[in-house]
Amino acid sequence: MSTNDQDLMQKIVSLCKRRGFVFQSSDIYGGLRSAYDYGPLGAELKRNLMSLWWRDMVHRREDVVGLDASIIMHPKVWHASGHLAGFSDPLVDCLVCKERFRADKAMETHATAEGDVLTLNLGDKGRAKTAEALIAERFGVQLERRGKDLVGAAANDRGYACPNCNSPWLSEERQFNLMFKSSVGAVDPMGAVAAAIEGGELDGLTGRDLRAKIDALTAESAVYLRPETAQAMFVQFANIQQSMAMKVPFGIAQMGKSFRNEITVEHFIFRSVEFEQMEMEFFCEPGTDDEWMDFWSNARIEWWQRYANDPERFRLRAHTPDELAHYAKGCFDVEYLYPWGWGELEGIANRTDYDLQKHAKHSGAKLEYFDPQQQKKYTPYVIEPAAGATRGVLVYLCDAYHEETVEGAKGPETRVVLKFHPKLAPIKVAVMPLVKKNGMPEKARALMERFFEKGINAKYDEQHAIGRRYRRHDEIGTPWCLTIDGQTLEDDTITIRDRDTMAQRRIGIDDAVAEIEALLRKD
RNA sequence: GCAGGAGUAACUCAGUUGGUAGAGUGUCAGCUUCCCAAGCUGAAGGUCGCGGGUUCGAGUCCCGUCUCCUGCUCCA
Repeated sequence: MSTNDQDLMQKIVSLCKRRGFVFQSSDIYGGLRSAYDYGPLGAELKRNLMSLWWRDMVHRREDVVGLDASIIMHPKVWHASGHLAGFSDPLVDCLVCKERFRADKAMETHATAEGDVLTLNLGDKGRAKTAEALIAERFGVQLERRGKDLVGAAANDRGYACPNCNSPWLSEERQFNLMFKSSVGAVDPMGAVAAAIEGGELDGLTGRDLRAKIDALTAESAVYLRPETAQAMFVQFANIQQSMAMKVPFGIAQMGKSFRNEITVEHFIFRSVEFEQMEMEFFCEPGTDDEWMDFWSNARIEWWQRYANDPERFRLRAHTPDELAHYAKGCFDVEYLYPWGWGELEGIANRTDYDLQKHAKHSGAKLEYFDPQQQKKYTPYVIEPAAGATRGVLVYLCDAYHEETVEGAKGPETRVVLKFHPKLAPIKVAVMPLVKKNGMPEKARALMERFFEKGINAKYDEQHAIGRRYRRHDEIGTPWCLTIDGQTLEDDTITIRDRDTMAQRRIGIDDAVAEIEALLRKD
């Protein structure tokens, strides 16, 4: 990331806090890793974004219906979907270079047989020297140092060495379950574990056997927070198809929180353990899936671009075969050029009939569709556009942030403007008296009432000089400012100021609400 | 998880060899002000990330820890 881009990101983070968009979770307690709170303006922005998605994906389409499913689902759902297996790969730490890696992958790339003579490579001489001392002290083995290599280590019976430095000194394999595990019921399952320990049931058990025994003790109450919203749409496929008499092709859409214990988090709200998704599962006849994949890929990138200032910063990228998830036939990412580079915003995946088949098999339910016209029965294929709502917030913050040099009272100065699309803007219009006297505040408050009646998020503002108020609203992205001035008292006209051009024109005070409504209607 | 950097007021940052915690911006109140961060007066606001230690005395030195940033690694 260049210095400028790093600056940009810092400015956005700083503005988010200063103006009430995004705060660090539990800030006064020192913050909680990777958790963020959306402040008054951030909450509006996120809601606006998600409402737009719902309007365009559900309300404006005959063939898509909505769902709002429980975050906690039956554990069998996650066994069937493969998440419980896939989310818990055994990981190993190298005790020499501290690298953490997947045991099964190391088995493929750095397989060893017991007694093999290994050469460790630490990358540079200094590290080799440190490692030599560490190995001698901690493991009692003196290796021969040749430059950055250490020669003479013996492979153990583990079957693999560290993929980074080739060391055989490794931690035990540990499960890092990426699903958030919890338990239902008021009785803490740890009680059963404690009782088993006291009763000697765990005596003599180690490693995997011990884990399996503890899992069995807690299994009855174990539940998981969903790592994606998708599974509920598959599980409720038959209920929704029948209750709504949907004909394939059709889609089920859902927005909501998901949780993943990712190993690392990065880039502000870009990747966090708790995040919000906007997902749609589109069920279609096998054989038509490629067409629908094309359709949705294009529809989705166009949707993101429609509300952006700079459509050039969005692109569609096809996954290479080695990137594809095990269930997917194909996948396109809608990517955005974030300040740190291109990154994912939404993935459009062809999940085939993988999920419906899996759930049919595990549950015994029939998850098929009978096409009355063709008189044939089949398991639909699924095209899934899955977007990150919280990522969308970040994308539009980055897209909206502009700095301009304008002529101020004290010479050239920087104007910070968030150029949000009016539909996304947290506050739609500011209503302000030019000065706090001569009945102007009363006129302004009367106008505010009319916006309240229409449900348009308007804000009354009389603090400080008028120029400062305009700048403050520029900085939070308010598209229009309405100002009551001396002339208003004479002829009932007010000025409307445009955020982006700073241009003003006069309109009748009685036309103000209709004017703003008309401006907001535009896509 | 690894490596490096950082944490002092709401924000951006000063703070000397260890000796009473500072500025600018912002916020609030009042005055002034008829259009783009104007001016004047006054005020509030700080567990110096947190916890230990050394010291007569720690924002400053030492140890631990948390959080953020950057690069790797990871991301069924």
